[in-house]
Amino acid sequence: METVIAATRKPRERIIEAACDLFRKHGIRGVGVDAIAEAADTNKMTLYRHFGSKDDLVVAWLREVEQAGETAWNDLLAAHPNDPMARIQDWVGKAAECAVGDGRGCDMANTAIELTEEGHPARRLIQEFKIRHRERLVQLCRDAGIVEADLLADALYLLVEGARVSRQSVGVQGPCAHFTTVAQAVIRAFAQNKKMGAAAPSLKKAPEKQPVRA
Amino acid sequence: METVIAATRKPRERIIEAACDLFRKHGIRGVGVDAIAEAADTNKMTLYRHFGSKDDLVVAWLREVEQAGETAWNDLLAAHPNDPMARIQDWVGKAAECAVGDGRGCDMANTAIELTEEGHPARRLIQEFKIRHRERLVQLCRDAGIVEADLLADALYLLVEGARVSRQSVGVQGPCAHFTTVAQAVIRAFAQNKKMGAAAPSLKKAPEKQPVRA
DNA sequence: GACTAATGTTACCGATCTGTACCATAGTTA
DNA sequence: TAACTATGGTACAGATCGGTAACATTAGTC
Repeated sequence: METVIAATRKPRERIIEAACDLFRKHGIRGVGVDAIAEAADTNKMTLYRHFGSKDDLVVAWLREVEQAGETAWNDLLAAHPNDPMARIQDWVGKAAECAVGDGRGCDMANTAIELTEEGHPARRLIQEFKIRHRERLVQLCRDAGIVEADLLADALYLLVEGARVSRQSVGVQGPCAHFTTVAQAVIRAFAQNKKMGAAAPSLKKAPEKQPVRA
Repeated sequence: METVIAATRKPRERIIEAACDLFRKHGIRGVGVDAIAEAADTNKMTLYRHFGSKDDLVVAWLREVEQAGETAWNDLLAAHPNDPMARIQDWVGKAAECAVGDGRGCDMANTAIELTEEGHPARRLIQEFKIRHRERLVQLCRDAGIVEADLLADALYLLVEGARVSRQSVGVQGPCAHFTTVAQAVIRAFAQNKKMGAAAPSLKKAPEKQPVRA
């Protein structure tokens, strides 16, 4: 029970790692900087010398999360060169792992929910991250030749976002358990629409009510 | 600026209403009982005489949210007697309003994200509420003759949950803007599967990987 | 060894938080 | 009128929070 985090790394790393752990466990407002410093096997002063404030620490943490997401995306693309459909399938698998895994949901989404302050520096970062995620999903679907790529992308986006939230409130046995099956069914429906034209569940039918759309 | 809430109702009602307003604006941990009492045009003592603790107030608030959800469901059912498909369509519309509306998401889901403590009394209430919601969606789909009713129900559940979360992090122009279109496409795919059998985007194909399922 | 930068330690400030004690007041009922 | 109940008002306890000052200590570098 001596050192919570190996002291081989520099304090800054250890602090962010401890913050990541505690933020996920208790929420941002649920943990104090004292506890973070202690868990990082250091003290509050060095914490404040590296991060000017708790908000700055939150932003630094989310930047790490952001970068982890970037490399995950690049790995996904590199794993299936010239096979966009395999990329989508792989993405579904990875998303399912995220949704069912630890059960503490998406750090970005959770932070956006917890920190409601309009001008909080973390909110801009979160929004840009999520927009980038959405655009990448659209590109994935477009590469796969999906006709309404933006619609399928948003469908998958909403499904995984819902799965990760539902996991936290209902549990693993809840709707998130069907994420993979549902996602594949949706993909199949959209892909079929591509191949078969109007024969498939024509997605553009019934436009009596225009969606809010940008 | 005198009385924030009309003093015609009893203090207990005003307190819950003020708590509802402030919890949605700043989160539960982001607002103190002093602020709630003041917004309710009363004082902290009467607040603590009605609710033994802040946690009790949170639970009482969620109970009101729960009841509002119950009546909304009953209204939905009563609005379309013997027309299950119209009920689903109406549900999509109502869900879209919720998702795009105020933008502060689902009180239950948000609270589950913010209050991570395992044994918190609110968590049980939230879980039961969400499970009931899921079961009602399944019943809705089953009444409509959908073959894989539980799958469509979970699909719709995940979509609306994702839309309400995404609304908070990305904004109205984000993926939640396509919620209605996506939901209707998914419904059509599942309904087609009912009518046409194996001709439609067969949802049961490719069972190489068993879903987590209960 | 000497100098410098990074880190550790302790104590503290002011603000805020949940929750309570105590008493005054108003409304209602017998 | 008398007694009781609900509410308002004030002050406060005890704890925790974010953040800082001042000083001691270590590590690295020339």
